[in-house]
Amino acid sequence: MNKNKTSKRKLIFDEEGLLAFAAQLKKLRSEIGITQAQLAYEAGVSLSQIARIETAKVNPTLSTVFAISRALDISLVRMFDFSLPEGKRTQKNFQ
Amino acid sequence: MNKNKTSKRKLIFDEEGLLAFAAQLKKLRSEIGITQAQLAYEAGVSLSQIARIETAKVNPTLSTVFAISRALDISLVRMFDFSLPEGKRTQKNFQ
DNA sequence: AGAAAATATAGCACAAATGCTATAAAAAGT
DNA sequence: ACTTTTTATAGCATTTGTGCTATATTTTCT
Repeated sequence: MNKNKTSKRKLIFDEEGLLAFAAQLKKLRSEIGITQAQLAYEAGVSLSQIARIETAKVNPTLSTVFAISRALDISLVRMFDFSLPEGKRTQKNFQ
Repeated sequence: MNKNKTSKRKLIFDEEGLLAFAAQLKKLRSEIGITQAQLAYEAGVSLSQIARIETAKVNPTLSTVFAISRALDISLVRMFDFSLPEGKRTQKNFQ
């Protein structure tokens, strides 16, 4: 039983970072010139999930990103070659 | 009601890739010379989760990786500067 | 060897990622 | 304008990531 009426457990959802990743993926896929459906098929990921990732609606797992990287035949270094926004400071990481 | 006795829905868990990432994280953290507990605190991630990631027991999300990257003050490019193992071919991505 | 610190493991609860299916909306061709 | 293709959204079921807490194991010091 949970003593607290409302649980304060809150998972990280780094919207800014995910938006940056979404933009990067969209850019790389467009450069290659394939559709979301093709990428989904090659990567073995559902089309809906590819769309969610490119609109930053979800927080994908590394395995999914790895699958996409392989499907696009693009190294992880290139996949992550964008600047991660600062991110809001929390009490924990302030100073 | 599920017609199938056993659901065949199976999420991706890229063990090889996750092992490679685990090794990279362990390496970078050791070089910097901080403990898992310190990293966990700085990143705002639980210690148990850091341990799970470094032993490739879980498939972390991008937000978690971003938090770690910021905490270590290491760019994503450096974080992902390792070679992603080939990965087994599935029927989908074979030829 | 013994103590202390660091890392790994385990179980539970809850939140969320993903697949699947269908549909809507937007973009691209004709 | 119309059709086709592509992208985005939505709901549901299932799986799993994560926090939390406790404990075990390993490593590091003295």
